[in-house]
Amino acid sequence: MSWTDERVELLKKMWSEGQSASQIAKELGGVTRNAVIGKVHRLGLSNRAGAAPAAQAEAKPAEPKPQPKAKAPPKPAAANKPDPAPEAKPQPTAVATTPAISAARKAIIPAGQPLPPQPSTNEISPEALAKVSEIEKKAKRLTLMELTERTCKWPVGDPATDDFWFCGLPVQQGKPYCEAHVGVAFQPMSARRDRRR
DNA sequence: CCCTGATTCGC
DNA sequence: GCGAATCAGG
Repeated sequence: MSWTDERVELLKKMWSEGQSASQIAKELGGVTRNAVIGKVHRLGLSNRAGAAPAAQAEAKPAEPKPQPKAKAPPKPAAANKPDPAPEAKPQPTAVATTPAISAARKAIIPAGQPLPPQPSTNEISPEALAKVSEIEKKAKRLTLMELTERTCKWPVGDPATDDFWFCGLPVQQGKPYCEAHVGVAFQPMSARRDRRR
């Protein structure tokens, strides 16, 4: 495969959308993420500017490196380019607090009793609960068959009803759950003890 | 281990 | 120009 105009265009688009190099490579096909990264650099657009970071995009603090070699892209073509936004970081969305808790309880504590060993609500930190209810909106709602080794296996809802699904978000490395669900699934013994009774 | 982008360097 | 290998980091 070679870098046709089309492919380069798609690359540019996806890259500016915050897609990872591997995702782009997958989409393009016939290339590795290395190839994509290499191309990105050759195109001189390693600095992702102009688009809001999407989902799992890496947060690049952008080091203030006083590069002695300033890239002066002679672009006579277009009259003027409204140079990329000076990078305005949107706030990382403050985690909802108390009001979300009741909703969270409903979400993870169904009616039934013989459910998987989900921790009882009163043992989970409010922060973690809020986080869970927060991300469960974005859950991929996978079925049992759709689960893979890299999808969060946190069950939601009552298995006895059709309102049951698995989180399905990307798991935290090593763990069976996504970050938020790891937060309620794995707790330091000390924390449990302190909260107990 | 899974992933991310960055860099190097033979081709 | 290309991209595998490697590096550095999460």
